[in-house]
Amino acid sequence: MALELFDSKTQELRPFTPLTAGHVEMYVCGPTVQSAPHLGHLRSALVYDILRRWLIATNHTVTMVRNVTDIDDKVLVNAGSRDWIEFAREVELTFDEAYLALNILEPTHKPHATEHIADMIELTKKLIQLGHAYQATDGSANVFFDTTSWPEYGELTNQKLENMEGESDVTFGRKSPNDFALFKAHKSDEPETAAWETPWGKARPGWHIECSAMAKYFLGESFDIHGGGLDLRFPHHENELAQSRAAGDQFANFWTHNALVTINGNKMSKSLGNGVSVKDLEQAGSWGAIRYWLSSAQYRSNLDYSESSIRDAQAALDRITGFLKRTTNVKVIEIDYAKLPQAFTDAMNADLNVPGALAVLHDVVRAGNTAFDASDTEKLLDSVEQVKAMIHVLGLTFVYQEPVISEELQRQVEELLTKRQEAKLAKDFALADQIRAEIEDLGVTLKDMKDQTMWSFNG
RNA sequence: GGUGGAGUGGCUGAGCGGCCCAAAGCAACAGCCUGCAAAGCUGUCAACCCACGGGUUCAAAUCCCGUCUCCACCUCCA
Repeated sequence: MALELFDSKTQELRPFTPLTAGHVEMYVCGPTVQSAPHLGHLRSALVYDILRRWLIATNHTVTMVRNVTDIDDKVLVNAGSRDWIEFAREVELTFDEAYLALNILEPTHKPHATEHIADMIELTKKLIQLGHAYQATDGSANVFFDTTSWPEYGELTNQKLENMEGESDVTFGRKSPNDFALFKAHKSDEPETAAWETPWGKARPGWHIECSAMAKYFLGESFDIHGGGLDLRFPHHENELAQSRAAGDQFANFWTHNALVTINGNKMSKSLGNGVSVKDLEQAGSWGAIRYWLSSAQYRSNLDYSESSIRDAQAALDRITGFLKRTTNVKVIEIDYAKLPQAFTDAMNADLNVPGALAVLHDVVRAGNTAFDASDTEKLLDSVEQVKAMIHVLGLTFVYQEPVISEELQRQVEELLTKRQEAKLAKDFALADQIRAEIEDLGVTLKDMKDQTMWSFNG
């Protein structure tokens, strides 16, 4: 079975075939850098990271674009009296740090909206020329997309114009309540630096035109997959689609939307102010646990955050980590995706059923532990190879990175272990336990085996 | 008003016509192992048949109809 993806435009599972065999181009809506990331942003980035890794594991090269919206109403507002550009970069950095910590691969391209103003102007000019956009009727530099000129408007979200609520008033020189801004005229209370010279006057781009312009710049008139959070489906993605198609481009072949992170059943969002931030999380568990938890529901299912969620994920992850730690002497020369269990592959191909894939991972870990206890080196090697291939696909690789152990610590622990062994042989268990406590205080976990004691550094 | 989605064990969460007397993880209990632990393994625990009521089918958690509850979106949001 080959990969099937749920296309949210056609609302069905479709076999995924790249437009160019062996190569996949994807565009993912990145954040508006208005405030620090919360779990919802991380989930979105993670979903597409796993999709990308899976495509790579199944012999595709992938070009991935994830934009940064660095000019926007909220960026200007939240910057307050500060330089908004500096503010936006600072927020962007907090996203980058979180992505890095979560082991999310760098996108191929990470364009900023402010770097592509000229492309947006070009696209807007074209839309005006084709009769799908117009300069504001009030003579300002506002430019709007003319939704009434595009009969397919609403095709992505299966809506009809007459059922949409739209702007309650026709304002800023709009012709119709559903028309949306391609460019917004400079406002006197906004910094001069937040406006660019355009054929229509000083203005800054609207949100939707950015993605259309940048997708075209990097991926051309058509590409394979467009991704983003479910809450961006409308209006953002609907508008992107309308702009690009009205300008004559095919645009995305597949539309994917990840479901949201909820808390107590309600959407986690910046506007509701109920976001669980990266800072909150650092207390709750390791980054590995957070990544694991964010992977633990299929991407189209809501994922509800609770107090115990990260703790449970940590425990589940520790099983995998524990297996890899106790088998560090089993050398796997290189990751071989051919070793992936069929059940794992099937799960991933079924619209990225990561929870199903994790179930397979745990099955193999158990089999590996059994082989370990039975000293069945052949089966153990199989298991280790499979586990390592799977965690590469899932991006959980950092769980087994060997911590750096200083020679000093090494010597210290071994010395104490010898003493403890002597105490045990002398049946002085009180002393043995005391030494164990001393060793554990060094951040080391002991595992007594049949004829030796293994230890690992927690750091 | 419109458009989508969801309701599965104590918790998280897969399954979406037969392999389901429902995966996996967490939590809980017991056994093995251990000087005792930890880790690991094994078993148990578990879903009054998968919100409720009808129906289709040889066969339904899975399809259809109705009801209830919840969530998201309808121009700020990943």
